[in-house]
Amino acid sequence: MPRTKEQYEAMRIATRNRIHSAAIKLFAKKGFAATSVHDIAEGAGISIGLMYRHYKTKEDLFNELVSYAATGLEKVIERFQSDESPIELIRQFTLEILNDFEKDDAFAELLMLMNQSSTLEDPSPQIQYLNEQSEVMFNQTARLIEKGQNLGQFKQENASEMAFYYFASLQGLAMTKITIRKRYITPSLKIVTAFLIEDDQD
Amino acid sequence: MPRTKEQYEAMRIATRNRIHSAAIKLFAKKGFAATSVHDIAEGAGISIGLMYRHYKTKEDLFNELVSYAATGLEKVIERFQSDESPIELIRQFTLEILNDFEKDDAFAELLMLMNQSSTLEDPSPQIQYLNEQSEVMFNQTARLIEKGQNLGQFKQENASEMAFYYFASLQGLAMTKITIRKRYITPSLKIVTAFLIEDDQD
DNA sequence: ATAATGAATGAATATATTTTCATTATAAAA
DNA sequence: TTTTATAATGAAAATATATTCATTCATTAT
Repeated sequence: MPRTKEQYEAMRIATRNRIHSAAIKLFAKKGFAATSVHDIAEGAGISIGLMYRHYKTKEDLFNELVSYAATGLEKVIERFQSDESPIELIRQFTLEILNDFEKDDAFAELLMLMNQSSTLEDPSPQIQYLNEQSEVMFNQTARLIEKGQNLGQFKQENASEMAFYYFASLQGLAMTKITIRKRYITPSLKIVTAFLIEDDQD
Repeated sequence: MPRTKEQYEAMRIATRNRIHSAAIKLFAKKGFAATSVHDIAEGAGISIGLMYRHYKTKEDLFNELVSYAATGLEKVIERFQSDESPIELIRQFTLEILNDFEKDDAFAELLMLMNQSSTLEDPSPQIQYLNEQSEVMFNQTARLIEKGQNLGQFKQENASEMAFYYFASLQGLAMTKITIRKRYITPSLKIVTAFLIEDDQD
């Protein structure tokens, strides 16, 4: 008898994860077109053939990563629906992102992937879904800001502009982190939320 | 006799400009690898062959655009060396950028090109120069912020963090503008400079 | 040892993209 | 109307990249 089902399953999962990590890193940094399957296989430390045993095409692999990113967005959306204090939600969330940026590239890569997605022509259903979720998250955030404004926690600027600027600036940090790497500096929470929160706010 | 030198020159300049505009738009949006010379020729409304009459390779074309972007950076660096009031320099500059974003895609495309450049392996001399200029501009800006802080115009946070966040957030706005296009919202000057400038500052 | 099972390989093939270049088109002057 | 200089074309050749698949490898139980 050969290996057990579980052993094979574990092997498959292990290589899938290696492909996953290598691919997200490369796609985030270089984009879909500039990343060759050769690069991915090399990054994952496997052969090209094995990659094709796991994913029918390079695009399929990309789409799986997009779905994974969408799951991340769903979590954020859920979080922002909580009844907690808006200012605390935003502070906590922003802090986590800044820490993620400090720690490693994973989260920044995810954000970049989201953008890469928007640039492809005839988007797959996965990409379309991701884009819809981005929209939902944006609206959610604008509403959360309004709620905070009503509680006197946030500045009285246009909530949509603020929500838009919030995500754009985080995207910018992610992009900068991925592209210039070593010269990246994590800005303080205070700087990143200054447009939203008064200086004297506890 | 055929056309005059001047006439031929004008023709060449005209098509060069068409190639230039089409290419910057496509490179900014899709990246170098995802943009085919076919796309560029189509965008410029010319044949592929003609494109190759003007640029030896696709990479040469890209490098020319990079040099063009570097010239833009040089102008900014020069401006930030002025003796004018730091707060006014930053306000004026930021306002211009926000207006550029409103007006058309040209400036956002330039910023995106700068990022695309950082992602290519073995960068051309043009790209290396652009990256050096980015570094110079960043340092310049950090010093300008320090100067403003000494004048009591800016908040007392870490100047490098602020300069870094400033460019990252503008990059983020540019990227968002290019990728999601129609859903783009221009944030107010107040929002974009809130991390830098006290609310009550005249 | 060896048979069985599925992972893993990488050279061969298919496909896409870039680059070349022989040819054609255009406008002005003779 | 013919000549001339150069712009402009696009199909063919060169190159790069994605995908397939016949073959090998590794592990385990008998």
